Amino acid sequence: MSSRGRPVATSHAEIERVAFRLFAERGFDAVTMADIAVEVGVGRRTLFRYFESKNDIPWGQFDRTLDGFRTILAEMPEDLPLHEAVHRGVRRFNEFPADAQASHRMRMRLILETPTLQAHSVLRYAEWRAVIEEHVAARLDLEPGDLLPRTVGNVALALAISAYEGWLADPDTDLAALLDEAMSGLRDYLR
Amino acid sequence: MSSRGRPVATSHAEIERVAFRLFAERGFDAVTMADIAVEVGVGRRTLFRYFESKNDIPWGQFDRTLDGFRTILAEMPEDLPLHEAVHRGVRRFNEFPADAQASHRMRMRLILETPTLQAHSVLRYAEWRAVIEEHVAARLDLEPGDLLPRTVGNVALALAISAYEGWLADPDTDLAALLDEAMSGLRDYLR
DNA sequence: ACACTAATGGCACCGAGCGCCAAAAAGATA
DNA sequence: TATCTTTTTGGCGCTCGGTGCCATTAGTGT
Repeated sequence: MSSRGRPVATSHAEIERVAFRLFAERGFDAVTMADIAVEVGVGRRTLFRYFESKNDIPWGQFDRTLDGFRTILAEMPEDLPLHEAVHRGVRRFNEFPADAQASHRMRMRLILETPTLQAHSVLRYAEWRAVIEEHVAARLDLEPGDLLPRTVGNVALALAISAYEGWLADPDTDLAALLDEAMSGLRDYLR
Repeated sequence: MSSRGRPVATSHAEIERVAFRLFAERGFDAVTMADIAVEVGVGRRTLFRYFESKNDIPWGQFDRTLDGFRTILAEMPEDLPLHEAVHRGVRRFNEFPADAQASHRMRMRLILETPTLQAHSVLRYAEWRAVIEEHVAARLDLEPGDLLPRTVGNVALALAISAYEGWLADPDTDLAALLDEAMSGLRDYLR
């Protein structure tokens, strides 16, 4: 019932592993899809069936984590102030088990420090922001397209990126602490 | 002294005009650089000497406006609270004479609603954010790379984009008013 | 007329990405 | 065992953005 037809030749995970290795060795821009294909042992054409674009490889299965984010926000206590709920949600979303830290740092370094990827990532961020917008809109009885939900989504992303940049700059810092610091810095600044 | 050698065949302004017309007619992605070259009456190769990339055409001479932005911020009264100075600076930077509104709206619509350009624009935004970061760092006696200046830069951009999106959605609104509204919305939200 | 200079634009090339389609490799069926 | 069905693979050829190279062009200055 399940597996008919020709078996798959590779997997998202394998491609990701190989690609990350090559990116680390030569830099993102110097690695071609053909290079990756050879190294994986698969046709170039096939790579494009696993990842829409070369830029999407570093993002992996990001879209599937967004459902988790939605759940996190939905389960926040109702009596929490909205900004606190969103902030804690963002913090939770960016928690990773200790053994995943190293690879997560590598992935984020690639995404945040490669200009090509910085640009492409906006499209991914948009989906993440939409999750926040929808949550804020629902709690305030507004539409997701309204100014305030939009603003909150954009600002939440601004804080997250600021924290991530700090985290990448100094390996000894804690991402959650930086998120808190960015938030409290902003509040003081606006006072 | 001044003009030796073969005279130029076109100008940034002319290319921009032609390109915008074609973008409006067929959509950004459906217009190739070859199309623009033909319409301008110039070689394709020459286009790339005037604009680094197709994505840069809608941004025009943006980098040259950044000096103006720097000046605007530098000339803000010292006794103004920093967040107020930055906010007013952003508002001033986005003031356009009445007769330029229509074309500015068109440009921003292109930039903010075309996915390809949304992505590319991050790189332009980075230069804009850097102006704010430097100003904030200078006033607070910090480094531009420090968390707070970074955060302020990112948040200022977040507010500006939110306002622009609202402005594009409703042609009757005033951009300056939307910037104010986004800012006050954020302050209330964080309270 | 001749040298000099700077922009032009043609050519060939690379890499991402896509449509198309024949071939491969399995399970199902007889 | 042989054939049918299903699904993935991967090769081919194309478009388009972008770049390096270089001869050509169209001016200015002497």
